[in-house]
Amino acid sequence: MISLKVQYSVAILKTVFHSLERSISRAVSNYLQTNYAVDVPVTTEQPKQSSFGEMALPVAFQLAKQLKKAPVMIAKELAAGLTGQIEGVAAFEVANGYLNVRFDRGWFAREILTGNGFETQEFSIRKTIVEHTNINPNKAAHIGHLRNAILGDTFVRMMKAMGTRVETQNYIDNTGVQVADVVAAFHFVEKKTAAEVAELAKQPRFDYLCWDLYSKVAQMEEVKGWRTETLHSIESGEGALSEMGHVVADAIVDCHLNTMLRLGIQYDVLPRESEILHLKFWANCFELLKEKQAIYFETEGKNKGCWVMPGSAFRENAGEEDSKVIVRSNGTVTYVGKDIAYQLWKFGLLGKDFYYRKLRTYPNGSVCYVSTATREGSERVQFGGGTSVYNVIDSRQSYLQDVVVAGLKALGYPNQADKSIHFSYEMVALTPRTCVELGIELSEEDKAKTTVEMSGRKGLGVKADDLIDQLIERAQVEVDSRHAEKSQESRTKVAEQIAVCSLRYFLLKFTRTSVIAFDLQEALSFEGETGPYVQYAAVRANNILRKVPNLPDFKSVLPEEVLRTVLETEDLWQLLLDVSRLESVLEAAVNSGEPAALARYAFQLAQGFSKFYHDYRVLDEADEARRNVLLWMTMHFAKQLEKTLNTLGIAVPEYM
RNA sequence: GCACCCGUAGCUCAGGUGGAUAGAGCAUUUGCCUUCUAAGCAAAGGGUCACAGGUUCGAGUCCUGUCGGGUGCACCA
Repeated sequence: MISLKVQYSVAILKTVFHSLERSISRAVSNYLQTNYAVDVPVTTEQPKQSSFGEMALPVAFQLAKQLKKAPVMIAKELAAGLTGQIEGVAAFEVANGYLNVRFDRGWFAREILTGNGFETQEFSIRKTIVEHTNINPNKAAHIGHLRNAILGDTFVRMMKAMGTRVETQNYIDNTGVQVADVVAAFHFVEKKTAAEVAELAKQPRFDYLCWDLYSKVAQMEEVKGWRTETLHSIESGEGALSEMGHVVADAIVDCHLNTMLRLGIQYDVLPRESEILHLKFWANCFELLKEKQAIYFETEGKNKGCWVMPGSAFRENAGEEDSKVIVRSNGTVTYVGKDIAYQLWKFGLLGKDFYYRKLRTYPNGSVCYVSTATREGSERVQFGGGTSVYNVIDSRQSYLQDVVVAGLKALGYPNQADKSIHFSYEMVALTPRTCVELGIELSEEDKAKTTVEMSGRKGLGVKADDLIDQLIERAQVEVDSRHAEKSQESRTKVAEQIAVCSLRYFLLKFTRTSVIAFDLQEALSFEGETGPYVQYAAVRANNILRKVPNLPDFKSVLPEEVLRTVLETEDLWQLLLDVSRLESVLEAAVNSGEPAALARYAFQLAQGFSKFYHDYRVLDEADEARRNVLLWMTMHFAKQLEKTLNTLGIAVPEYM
């Protein structure tokens, strides 16, 4: 086993707060064992009010019945017995049956300052795979796709910050009906040749052109017949239509990668459906499914002539009618079948692999690979074979995801089935007001609704690049008016950073189960609970630090006593405490799979600092020791917030 | 019909494994720029946590039911 120890320059995890939390619950647990002979898990929580102390333990409530004593009594005994026993704890207090803990503020701050509480995180060789974005390569990306990509990308960043090895995949369905429809539009409606389409595909906004074309053709009567003919050609991999399919899909994928890169989103590998077909991934999977009797050949009823998975495999109380067709009566495989094969590959269970070639090198030097069908020109790189897999897919597809998981289980891979996680989220819909602003005509039915669902078919949606452009434009106005002295290039860079931040924060602040009612005016706001508000706090902190040419050596000028004295001031202490909670918050956010928790934490930090900034004039502080504490806190805050923002995929601008 | 998600302030949303007086932003009203940047800070009003039962020392949180809203339930992906 190879075990890599990686020391980050930015220290990670297991910080002072974290270890103090653990040592307290361990001490309480030990005390209970030796003095009461009881073994209960000791949980800690954050008190509702800061005046109760830094940490609260409701353990006395849990024990009241078992020990036949009033909670208050138990808590008092615990407090008496534990006082002076734990380093870093100044006092225990009892209130309403709670055992409240007061930290030794001087010790705590000093510990952070000297970095004593830090441990390095060990990298494991286990790999986690996250699949996200997965946009059909037939039109421009819209904000619904952005929610997927930003959610996935942020979750990847969060896991990486925790020391997890992550591989990011973006599945490309380049042989599906959606691509076929656009190809049909070019061929049958626009009467273009493959060469002509290739020429068109060179324009930067080819995805916009296809957006319009797709919504046009999708609503035409004749599309069904065209689609069948086109799909046939694409699947066989031969003929002009197939060639055109590749031209369209490749060009659109390129557009999507560009759009995502604007938001700092990158991929390690793009597995494509065309390779899944050509390399006959399905054939292997089909044999496995038959062998394990996960599917059976239906001889009667509506599914006669198909290979189906019984409904009982993925649904309770399922009847005959709940069976899911995996192979159609004409012998072709359905999406779910292909997805089971793909899922097997992700876990390294298929016994087949793609070939890969370099698709592009990102500005930061990392490379994005794409699957290819032949060995020639391919590179020796390894993808797939993960121990856990996250599929970032919206909640509307949960039924299909259940079928895929059932397939894994039926094939005898219950562990992998458990580790195949549908990272689901609710859709992004538009408010009727926003539709009106965008000049979208609404039906009477839609006007009455609170939200309107987007639809690529109808061309109804907010394009990602349009929104990013609007955000940049808006940020540019602000930046220009505030910093006329800076160069145009520099101002544009800042405006872009603000725009990206604004968008990412906007899509991250909602929890995954919440339907986002996208309101353009709200999304374009830079005030209140927005990304730019958070960035602004970081920039202000940096502004203070920048004005001190030589920062003192805090370790030597800030002994424990000085820190303790200054941190007697409640709001200063609270800010320090909040700032030191990052790792706990990050861990909880990863475990619950909720990036919103980290985003909101960033906002809370910014709020805390904004108040600090207003209440304390760091640079004007006359008392030198106090000034040093304030300076150190500013620096510590700036570092922690920047770390948080980077994990969210957000940069801190030089100025705002 | 069945399954999943949602219902908390006028609006948009937070409220880890049940815990102390239910929070934030927006909007409204009102203060604060000779100041480390006002993309900011402070204050006020605004709540039967959809409803009804249950579980227990304790329920916005867990269970059941009802009522609203959304989304799925193809030989489409």
